[in-house]
Amino acid sequence: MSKLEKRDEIARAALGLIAENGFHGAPMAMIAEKAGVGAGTIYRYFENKDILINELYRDLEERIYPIILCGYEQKQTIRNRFLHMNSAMLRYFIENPLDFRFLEQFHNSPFGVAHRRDKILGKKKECDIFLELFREGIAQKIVKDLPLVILFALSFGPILTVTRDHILGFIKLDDVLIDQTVAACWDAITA
Amino acid sequence: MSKLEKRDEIARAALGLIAENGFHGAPMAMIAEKAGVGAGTIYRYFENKDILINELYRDLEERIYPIILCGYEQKQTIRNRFLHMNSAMLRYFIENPLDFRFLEQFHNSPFGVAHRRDKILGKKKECDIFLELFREGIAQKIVKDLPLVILFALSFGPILTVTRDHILGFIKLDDVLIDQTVAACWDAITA
Amino acid sequence: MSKLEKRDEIARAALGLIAENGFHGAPMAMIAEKAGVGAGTIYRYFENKDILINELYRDLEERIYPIILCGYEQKQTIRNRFLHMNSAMLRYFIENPLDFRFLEQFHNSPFGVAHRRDKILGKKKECDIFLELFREGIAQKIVKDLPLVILFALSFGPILTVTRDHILGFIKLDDVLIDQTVAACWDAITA
Amino acid sequence: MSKLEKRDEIARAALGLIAENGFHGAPMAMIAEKAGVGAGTIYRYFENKDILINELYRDLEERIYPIILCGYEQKQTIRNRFLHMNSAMLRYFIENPLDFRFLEQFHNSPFGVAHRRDKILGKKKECDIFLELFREGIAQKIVKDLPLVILFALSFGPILTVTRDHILGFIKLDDVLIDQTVAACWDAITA
DNA sequence: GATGAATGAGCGTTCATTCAT
DNA sequence: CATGAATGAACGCTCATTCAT
Repeated sequence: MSKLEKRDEIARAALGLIAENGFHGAPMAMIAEKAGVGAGTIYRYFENKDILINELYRDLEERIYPIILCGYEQKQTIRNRFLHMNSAMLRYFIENPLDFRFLEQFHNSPFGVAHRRDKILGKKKECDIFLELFREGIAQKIVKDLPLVILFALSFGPILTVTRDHILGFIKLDDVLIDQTVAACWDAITA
Repeated sequence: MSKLEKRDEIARAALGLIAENGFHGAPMAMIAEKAGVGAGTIYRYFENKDILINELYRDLEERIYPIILCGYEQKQTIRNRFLHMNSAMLRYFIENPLDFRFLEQFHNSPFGVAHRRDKILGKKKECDIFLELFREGIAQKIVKDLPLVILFALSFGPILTVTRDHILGFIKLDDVLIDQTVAACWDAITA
Repeated sequence: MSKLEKRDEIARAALGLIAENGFHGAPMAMIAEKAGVGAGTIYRYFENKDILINELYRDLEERIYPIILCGYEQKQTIRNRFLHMNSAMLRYFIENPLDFRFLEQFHNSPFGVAHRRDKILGKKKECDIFLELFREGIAQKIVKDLPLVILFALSFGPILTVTRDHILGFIKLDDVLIDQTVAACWDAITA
Repeated sequence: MSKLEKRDEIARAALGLIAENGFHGAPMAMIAEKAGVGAGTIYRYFENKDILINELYRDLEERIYPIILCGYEQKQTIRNRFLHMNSAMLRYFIENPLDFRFLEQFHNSPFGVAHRRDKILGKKKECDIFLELFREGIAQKIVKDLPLVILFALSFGPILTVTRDHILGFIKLDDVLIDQTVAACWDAITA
């Protein structure tokens, strides 16, 4: 097993356990066991548990980003671009429930809060496309003139909730429902 | 101090500490100290920490319901009833950030998952009013004909996200923004 | 067993193990076992291992001081006072080898260095009597006019070395030898 | 790099780290890094850490002896020979604080105790010159008729203490102070 | 022979829970 | 009943040592 493969094995084990059991339901020893390595080995790849978690998040962002943007075309209408991105995100979450659950754990923790703060205040690049889309929409009087934070909430809040319900088995989302849900988000931010 | 008062003192202390520091930032000893009781005393009122947390959640639900429904009038239009309830909820969360933070901690934890799993089996009463409202709206072709779970997500998802942003200081919600946000949720489920 | 007795039990166990095996030869679990308490119990009496060690040292100082000063009479000649204190110290060390070995461990560690620095720079009270004695001796031209640090070294250095040799069994110190050794130290600091 | 050079590189790295940080402040991996070799390589030259430390000590003794004896002349008076050796030792320690610090670490540890225990059984040669000097002095009624162990303590105890104070910066030893200190040691063993 | 990734026992410390007072 | 001292399993993490390359 190569160095990179082992790092990934550990990361995968950690993400899975954290997604299923939360941060304190995933002791380092358990992660090690699931990854098939010794407890001390983790520390060759991740300085400590906090750093492991943060790197897990970064990896995840990097994995998700291209997937969501795949097929995104600047020349499309704002509406189509919005629908594309939002449904891509919803689909990704549904297909990768562990990733989704990890993100939820992450956001609901000191890690996530710190990260979010950086994101909003420091305007991290990954939001740019959404921000840009919203701004463009506002300028064209297509999107409601509300603070970006609220437009975000209207767009993603339902996605998160609906994904959670899907994962928990409260509903079975199919292509039609996904499209309808995303379209409803569009209705929320437009008039 | 009566038996009930002491129970409430403990519950209040626990909820506050958990809301602020998370479940593992709230050791039983700390809860006891904040509540002004001995560490062992907690166990006379709550069998163990898990049960304490679950009872905290139940208490909270029971506390919130009447507040949200206060002023709710069946004779109002569906739209007005929706706006009333949804903004009442948003206002409650904003005014009681500890309650909100606790709810988030709870939902994002094995407790929350177990709780939700129970909920799906025996549909709990607390949703009835919302369900009824949605059903009525669908029947009148005012609300989109979508699964109730999705209508829920479109209505509450943004409320949760926006409240978090408000509590974390990313946005300052005033009456106008609250109304606009809730109205946008209405747009999402109607169109 | 009273609270104080238990604290002392732990302190005694810790001092013994540290004296015999050094700081890292005395894990908290071993101290707990020797003291007949649970591992966690130690932390009710001592915030952490560092603090435990520092309190052990303080206790020891407080224990030794009155013993050495017992019978000390200001009206005696400088020589007699010196012989009194120095031989009292030597006798104490010989009779309490664990205390002596602990002190050696302590002084030869970051703890001890920090403590010593405070002592010399901040002129902690416990040295006052020796300092005073030396100053008085210098003023009366009885003691050599050397820096106090060196007078200290000439007085105590041999005591430490000789105690070590005694404890290790290289020599059996009796009253005569003790007196001769201490007298030799006096010769070193006078002419 | 030859086999011997590499061994020395490791030994030098180990001695420096142990002198500065103590035994547990000098992990094998850190020693390896400082020595510019792989962690496993150390074990080709030293069976384990204990043996490494003991060999470090032996090396040091062998290095110090000829230096201290350099310039030692049998035909000199006992006093001059004593002053020569004792001040040579003090000067060596001051000029090689790492060596001194290592020796202190060593003596104050299970290693040192074990080493001393061996020493008592088969009187090691390195003391012979001092022993001889003392015996000669006693025979000539110049040196006090005390056990050799005590004469040792009176001679070296102050040297060790004074060196520690110098290294820690509590005093700045110059040539004059060195001579005075060593002369005071002579006074201690003569009178 | 040299390497350094892997190991896992062992460390200091925390905290839910118990039970003698 | 209420208490809080005592417990010990479990945690995150370190590091001497091994061994496949």
